[in-house]
Amino acid sequence: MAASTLTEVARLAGVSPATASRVLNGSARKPGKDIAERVRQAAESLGYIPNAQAQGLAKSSSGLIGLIVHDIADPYFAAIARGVQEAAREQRKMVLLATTGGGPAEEKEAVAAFAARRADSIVIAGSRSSRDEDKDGNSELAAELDRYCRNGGQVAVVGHPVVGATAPEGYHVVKVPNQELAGRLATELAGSWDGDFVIVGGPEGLLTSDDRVRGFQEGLERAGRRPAEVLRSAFNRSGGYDAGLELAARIKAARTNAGPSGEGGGAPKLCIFAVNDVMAIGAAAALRSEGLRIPRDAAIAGFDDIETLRDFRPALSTVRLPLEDIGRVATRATQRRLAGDDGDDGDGADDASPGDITGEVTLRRSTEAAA
Amino acid sequence: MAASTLTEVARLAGVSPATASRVLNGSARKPGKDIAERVRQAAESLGYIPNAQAQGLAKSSSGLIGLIVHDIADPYFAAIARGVQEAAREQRKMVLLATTGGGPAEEKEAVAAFAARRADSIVIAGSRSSRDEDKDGNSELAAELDRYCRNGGQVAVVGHPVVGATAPEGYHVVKVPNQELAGRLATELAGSWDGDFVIVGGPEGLLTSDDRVRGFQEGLERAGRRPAEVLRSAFNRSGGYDAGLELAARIKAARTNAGPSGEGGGAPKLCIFAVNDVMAIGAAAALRSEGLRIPRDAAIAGFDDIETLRDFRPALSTVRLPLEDIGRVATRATQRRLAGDDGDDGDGADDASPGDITGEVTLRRSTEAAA
DNA sequence: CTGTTAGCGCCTTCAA
DNA sequence: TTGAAGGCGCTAACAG
Repeated sequence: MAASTLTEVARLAGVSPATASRVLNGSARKPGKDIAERVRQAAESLGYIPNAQAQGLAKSSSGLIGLIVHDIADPYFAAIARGVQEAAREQRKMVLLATTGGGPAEEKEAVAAFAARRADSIVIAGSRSSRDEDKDGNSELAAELDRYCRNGGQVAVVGHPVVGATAPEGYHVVKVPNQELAGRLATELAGSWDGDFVIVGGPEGLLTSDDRVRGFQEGLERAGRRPAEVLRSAFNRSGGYDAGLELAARIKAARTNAGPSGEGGGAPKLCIFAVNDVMAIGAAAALRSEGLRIPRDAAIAGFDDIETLRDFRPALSTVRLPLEDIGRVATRATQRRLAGDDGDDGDGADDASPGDITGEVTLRRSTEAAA
Repeated sequence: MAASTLTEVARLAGVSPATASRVLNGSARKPGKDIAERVRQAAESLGYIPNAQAQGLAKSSSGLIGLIVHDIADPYFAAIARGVQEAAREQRKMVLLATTGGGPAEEKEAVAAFAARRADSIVIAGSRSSRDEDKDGNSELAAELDRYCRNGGQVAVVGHPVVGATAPEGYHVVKVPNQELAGRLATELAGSWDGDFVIVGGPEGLLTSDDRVRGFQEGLERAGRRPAEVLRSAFNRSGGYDAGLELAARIKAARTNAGPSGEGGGAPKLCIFAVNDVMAIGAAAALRSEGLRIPRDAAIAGFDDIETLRDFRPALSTVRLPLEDIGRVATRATQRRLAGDDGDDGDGADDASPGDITGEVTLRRSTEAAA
């Protein structure tokens, strides 16, 4: 027993399907009051639910927004997803979720699947990669996106444009000032921290990570500090943990060496900048497991200001990113511009309200200099 | 310029649409090798992507799984969502996401929206409520689910059945042994903790919270302890924080009172059981803000074992729930049973592999008795 | 094995 | 304002 159809409703109400359609779904034209009521009653009594697939087929638009993330359980993506979800609700659309683990190949699959479902727009979150091994994946993804846009789809990418994508229209990039913010973080830290800096970064080629590393180095330079050494590991907690172990070993070694010859009580203390909060937490856990304390033995800072991590002690210095807003802005960017918009700079790929996204350096206990 | 259609592909390949369909999409019947290749080439060169809406219309099944959560940014739901996502991928389906904030009215909306999209199945996560104010909402939700199931839909609810739902078929409940596990937690804690217990619960009527409260009390009773007082507040971090402030005040008051008359060094220490991890973290933050330390001044335990919170210090005693599995199991339960299944106990609403979901009491530092 | 013929449920011209 | 007719893109019965 399948769901009842518009035709059945119409028949029960004694009108034509066309009329029933007009009253039940928003049409420009308004049927007579009396007839409208009859139709509504019929629909109600049959428990009629319009078939969105059929509607979509007829109108060739689905009311769907596709969201692509690496991993929905990652709080970073979960926060963005919340923003997307909210914006979707404003637009009275539903969100289709795809998680890809970060590979361009899977992202391409997801885009194709969304295209198949005729999603009105697609939001891609998660760092782009410029690594060699992803080169082919990237260009396939770019091609898929191009096609999708050419067919009228709207795309918003968070962070960086997909490498190689050149869609003429409907392709938006929500820029996140990772580099600038990391720079600010560095200069602020440099103001209160005398020791050396070390950066715990993700794999080289992960654009978000690279931006933050670069920005941090620039900030150090502006502050007249020497560049930080960069340790590379996985872009997640366990990567941070690994790097933390390595650093703990160094710190302990330096301490015992400096003990005898030390000038004033020990080696200069290290300030660790992990390119995201989750890595920072991992690094902190590693230090702790090695008997080191923060900020007594080393300072540590992260990036993102993940909400769930705010109760972590010592409170983590970080850069607050308005993750939810980012999701919202990206989603809104894909809403087709209405007439009268001051446009397009002509060259295609337009930025979504540039300048909208901004962050805030947030210094907390984990980087306090006090011995 | 819309996407190209199967008809166009067929024409380019010089075959009928039916044939093209057979080669491009899995059909039982296999076209000739040569013709198949031609079709594939045509499809490739046109960048053909099948229109899932049209396919769905024709086959009356959409390849969609609807997921309903309170809030996708809540790590509890995010973890479940990951499991759902994985199971969906196994079934080669996509997941449609709806977040409702927990109200039955919005959940009903979501179910209707999923029904409109002809989702093959729906997974509902998030605690059910039996509060009076939700009574109407619950019965409307139940009616909507009933209808959805009668039309052939599959539903899985995590935790408790929707109050009042009586769908004869396709309605599954993934039971989570909250009560039993809370009981085990209580008895284990009672073994190492001499002081009194207090429960920080969610609003009365939230079934998950109620189960955990009840189970914990039973566990205490089994251990020969007197029942714990129950504080009610919001089922989230801020609720935990509020309760924590209240408790901190009491603890401090008791301490100053007991000081003079104390037998052995102070009032008996309190062990706080918050019905979920996020509340526990909130409560811990409140205690800390009042200058109290854990577990020195009070012990605290949570429930869920949220991954992101595992690095919290002192490490939180809790009950590990296999959230991801729960999502997976729920999703799989909605997969229509194939012939030859040992069935149905006849009365309809069947449980999804009962006994599959189990948890594990995990005692950590936050409840260590050592002064 | 292939092509033809009907729909799936709805929306949207067009006439009435 | 209302109804009739055609089509959205695809699949599932048939026929050849």
